[in-house]
Amino acid sequence: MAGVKTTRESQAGDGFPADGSTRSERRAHLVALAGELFAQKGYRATTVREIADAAGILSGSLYHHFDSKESIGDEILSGFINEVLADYRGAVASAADPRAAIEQIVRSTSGTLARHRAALAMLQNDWSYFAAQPRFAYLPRALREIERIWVTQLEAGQESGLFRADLDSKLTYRLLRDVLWIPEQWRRTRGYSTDQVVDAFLRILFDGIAARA
Amino acid sequence: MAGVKTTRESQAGDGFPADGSTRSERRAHLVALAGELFAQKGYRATTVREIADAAGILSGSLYHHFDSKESIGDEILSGFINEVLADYRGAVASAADPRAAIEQIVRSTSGTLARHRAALAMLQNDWSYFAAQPRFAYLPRALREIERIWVTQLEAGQESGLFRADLDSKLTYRLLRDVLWIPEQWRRTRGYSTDQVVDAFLRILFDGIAARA
Amino acid sequence: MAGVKTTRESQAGDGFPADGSTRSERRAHLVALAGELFAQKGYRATTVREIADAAGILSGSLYHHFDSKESIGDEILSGFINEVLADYRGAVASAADPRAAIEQIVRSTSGTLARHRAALAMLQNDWSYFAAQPRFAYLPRALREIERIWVTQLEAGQESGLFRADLDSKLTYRLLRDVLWIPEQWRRTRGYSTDQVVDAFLRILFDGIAARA
Amino acid sequence: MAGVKTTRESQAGDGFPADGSTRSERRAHLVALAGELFAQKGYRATTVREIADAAGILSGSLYHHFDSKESIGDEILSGFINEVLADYRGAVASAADPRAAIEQIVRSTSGTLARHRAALAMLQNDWSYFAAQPRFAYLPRALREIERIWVTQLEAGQESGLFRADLDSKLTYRLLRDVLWIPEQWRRTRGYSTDQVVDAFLRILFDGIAARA
DNA sequence: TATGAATGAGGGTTCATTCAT
DNA sequence: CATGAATGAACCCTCATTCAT
Repeated sequence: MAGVKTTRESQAGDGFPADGSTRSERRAHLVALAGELFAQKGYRATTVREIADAAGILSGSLYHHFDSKESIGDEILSGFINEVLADYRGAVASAADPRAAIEQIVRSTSGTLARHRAALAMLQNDWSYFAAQPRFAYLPRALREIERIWVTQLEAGQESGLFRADLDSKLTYRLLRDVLWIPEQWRRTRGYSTDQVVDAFLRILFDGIAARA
Repeated sequence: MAGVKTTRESQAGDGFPADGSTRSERRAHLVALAGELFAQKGYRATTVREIADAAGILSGSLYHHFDSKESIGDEILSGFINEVLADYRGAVASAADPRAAIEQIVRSTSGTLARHRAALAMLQNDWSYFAAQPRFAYLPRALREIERIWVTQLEAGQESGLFRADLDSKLTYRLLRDVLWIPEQWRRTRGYSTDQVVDAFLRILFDGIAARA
Repeated sequence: MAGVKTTRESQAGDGFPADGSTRSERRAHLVALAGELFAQKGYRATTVREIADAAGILSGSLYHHFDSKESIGDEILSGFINEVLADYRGAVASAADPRAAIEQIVRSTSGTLARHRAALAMLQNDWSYFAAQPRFAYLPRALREIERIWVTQLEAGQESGLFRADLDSKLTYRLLRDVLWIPEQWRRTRGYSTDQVVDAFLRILFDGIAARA
Repeated sequence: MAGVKTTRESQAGDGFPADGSTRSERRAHLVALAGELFAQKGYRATTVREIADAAGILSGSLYHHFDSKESIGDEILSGFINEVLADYRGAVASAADPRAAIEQIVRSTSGTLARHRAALAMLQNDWSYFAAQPRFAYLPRALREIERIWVTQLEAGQESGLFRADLDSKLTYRLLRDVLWIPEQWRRTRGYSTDQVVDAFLRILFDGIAARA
């Protein structure tokens, strides 16, 4: 998916020591640098020159590592999306009931989100761009699957009496997903641990902010 | 704030009927067109040539109406922000208690948001750009005021026993504002009236999604 | 020469009162305004919009008075050049000897220059532009005549023993003409009357700055 | 001063022979080309495309070497101005008396002027532009220093009896500087050696054109 | 691997000019 | 006469990308 430039790494019998380091380490470093910049300034607003500057090389030299700027974006985004989908599928597969599934989704996703801040920021800042690009067609697809999972769980929870029946499941999903994905909070909310944030979110989600009568 | 090109419209005693039509109507039309494009593709990704094309004129002709692309953006954004701030201040001034204030904020804001979909989308898509631009320094300022209002209301509500005391006000605010501002839902959520959406949101906000014991 | 827009002024029997005022006065006013701006910022650097602004009308309205920006420039420049040529020819025709001719040239030219500051500044600031433009081909031509007159007078003065014989006439001319035409001095030299400036120049010219042995 | 693009040329220990060639030679070549065009057509009237065309590259490629058109202008102008100021200061420092100082200024400046024809032409053609631009604020400053030096020397010469006491020093300066700086003569005066021109100028300057009684 | 020069398409903007009203 | 909307060509500059060295 990520359009990596032909990496001969650990190809059998090619005479290279499969130390698995230099080449891919350098790559990973560059991707991380790029991701940081993408997150800060947006994918489109970040120039390859800026990425190269951050790496201490010239912009042309980046093309020894990547086909294109798109490739770097793809690498960051597809890695993230795959992990999120795995989270969701895993949560649904292992949870005892819809409430447990949702709680598990939120908890596991929160960690994934934290590990992929850059991807999240990129999606938020430049979604319209990625959504229109053929190469990133997997993004809207993934989002549709995520919606399907949420709605399924919400409706199952309503049927089994776990959730209030007066909530529209699609509407509820939209609200929840959006909240969950807002990247700013996961970064800027200094002074709060991830667990604190997740707990706060779950409390509001399940119980609302109103004091009980 | 919006850097409008000096329009002598309805200058006293100039012999023109102040029918307030042609000139400002054309302007408004162009702003609306631009806003639509900005919302769809992002502010940065939209070229002035695209705006001009949509209006059926040449790109240079836009500069008869506006100083710059930035001016168009400013016009859209400042109009929105001012209305939102008015909503917030009005809600706080007129509400009987914090819960009423928040409900009033959500209800009035929802209409404002719907009327300013473009501005909302722009802020979401290109926040990092606007936030860094001197001309748009009023945006971060406005956001800080909005946060102050939410937090103040939330904490007042907690002290008076209206809201659960175990919620962190800043964290709660971040979650709520982000949900409230997600522009997609206000546009794409076809088949739901604005009131339905607002009600759904308020229900989740105050009561959560869990069924009551 | 000046490419004036068909002015019906005082055309016999056209039914217009030949009051010789409104129309041509307005024109002259506009030309003066434009000249002022041309002198301040250069011909090329001055936009027709700026001229129109100074006149309190819109840029398009200027075209009711002039064919083009070039026409305005032409009007200013040709008026100046014609007067200068007349000065030179008159001085040569009426002077008793070359020294008198040159003194007369300097004295009369100084007044003409003062009255046409704008033209002078335009020539200085944008000579390369005008010189390359077919419409202004009369400018290089005029300059060539001016050089011919100077050189003729200088050489006549040398032959008759009035001027030092060891000076190269062409070289001397170049130096003198350039000094004489520098427009800045005629404007910025506050605190000095025109006569003072002219006298100072003539003294240096004829006697140099060295004290006599 | 010249806003050169960061060149790592001859960085210690980078393994490159500091032959100081390719990179800076290309730059210098481009600057020279641009200067030639600026001198011929004026700075403003010269487009970056024309410069690029003259260099046989595309306009965008110029930006590999320079930040902006302004940077090229700055490089040409500041190099010139610095050399001129050095000339003036050196002449004053080393000369025995004011007459020697002025002679030395004229002689050394003439060479500098010849080497910087482009800069001189630019200043003449587009002074009003440069003078108004913040980046070129050093130009008016330099001119003020030059005036100060001239006036100081002229007045000192008058007090010591070397120069005629009846000349106004400021007025004399204006005349002299302008003559000295007229670029046309240094270029168009074919058939004369620089020394010839300088000598002619000094002779007129010190002794005038009138034959001695 | 990296450099550095160059490409080429496109970006926002300016401005003299035209013309229906 | 003046307006004001529009033209169209040109301007300076940006940036992802290529490629010989």
